[in-house]
Amino acid sequence: MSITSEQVLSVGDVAKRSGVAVSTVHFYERKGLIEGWRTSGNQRRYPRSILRRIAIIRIAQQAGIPLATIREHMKKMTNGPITAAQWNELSEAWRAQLNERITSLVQLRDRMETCIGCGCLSLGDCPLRNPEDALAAEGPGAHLLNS
Amino acid sequence: MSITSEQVLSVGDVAKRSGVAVSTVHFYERKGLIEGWRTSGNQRRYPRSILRRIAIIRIAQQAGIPLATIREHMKKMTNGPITAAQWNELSEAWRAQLNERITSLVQLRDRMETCIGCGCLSLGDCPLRNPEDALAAEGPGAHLLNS
DNA sequence: CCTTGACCTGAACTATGGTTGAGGTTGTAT
DNA sequence: ATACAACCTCAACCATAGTTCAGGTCAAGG
Repeated sequence: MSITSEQVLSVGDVAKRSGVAVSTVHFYERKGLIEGWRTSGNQRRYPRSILRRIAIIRIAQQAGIPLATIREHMKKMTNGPITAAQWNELSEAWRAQLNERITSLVQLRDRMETCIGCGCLSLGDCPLRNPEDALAAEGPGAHLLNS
Repeated sequence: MSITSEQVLSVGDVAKRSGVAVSTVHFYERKGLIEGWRTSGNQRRYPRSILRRIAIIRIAQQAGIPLATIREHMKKMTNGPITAAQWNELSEAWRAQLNERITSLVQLRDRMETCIGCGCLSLGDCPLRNPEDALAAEGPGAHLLNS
C-alpha cells in the first residue's frame, strides 16, 4: 500500500480505485474536470471525494454527455464531497439529455421494425425511406438535412 | 441542373440529394462504404441507388454503428438497388446493437431516477454509487473496471 | 475561344477522448 | 546509500468522422 492515507490519494491510488488509467486522471485534470493539490515534490494528491467525482464523470459519459459539458456542470460544485442537492442538479440536467437520446434511438428502432414488417423499401411510405425521397422530390436545391 | 440524368448522378448531385457534403461522399468512397465509376475525365458517377445506400449509412450511424462495421455489413450487398431481404439482414444486425444501447441507457436513467428519489449519495446502497465503493472495499488490487 | 463552376488529388487540419513514450525526478524500502 | 517503483512534463500518436485548402483539370454556356 502506498503511504497515502485513506483520506489523501496519489494519482496511482485514484487510478486503481476509480478504475481509470493514470493517464486519464492526468487528462481529466488538464481538462479541468478534477482538481487536487501537489506535494512539495510536485506529485498530485487528491481528496477521497475525487472518487465520487470520477464516478460521476463516467456516468455522465455513459449518458452521452461530452467532457466539456460535464466540466461546465461540475464547475458549479464545491471541491469537497458532493451533496445530494448538487447531485440532483447534475442528474436533472443529464437526465433530460439522456431521455432525448433514448427517445430518438427508440424511434429509430420502431421505424426499423415497421420497415421490416412491411417490406416497404419499394413503396413510397416508408418512414425510414422518406427523408431521402423528400429530398429527391424537392429537386436540386440546398437541403440542409445533415442532422 | 447538371447534365447527369435521373439515373446517373455526379458527386454534387449525390451530395444535394442525400444531404451530405461532397467531401463526405469522397470520404465514404475512400472508406469503401460506397462505390461508383469514373467518366473518361475521371469524374465520379453513381447509380441512383447510391442515395438509398447513403440513407442507410446515416440510419446505421444514428443507431451508433461505427462506419467500419457498416462497411463490413454493406460489403455483403450487391451494388444495385437494395432488396427487402438485404435490408432485413442489415437491420436485424443493427437492431440488436441498437437495443443494447437503448437498454443500457434506460438502465442508467432508471438508476439515476432511483438515486434522485432516495437521496442515497450518503448511503451505502446506491446503485450508481456502488461501482466505486466496491473498488474502495477491495483494497488496492487490480480492478479492471474500465467498462 | 474562353470563362466559370464543378470536379480532381493529396495533405493538412478540426474535434473528442484519450494513450504512449522519452527523458528526468521523487519517494520508499532494504 | 542505493535501487526501483511511481511520479513528473511535454510531445507525439491513436481512432473516429469528417472538413478545408492548394494547386490543377474538366465541361458546358455564351
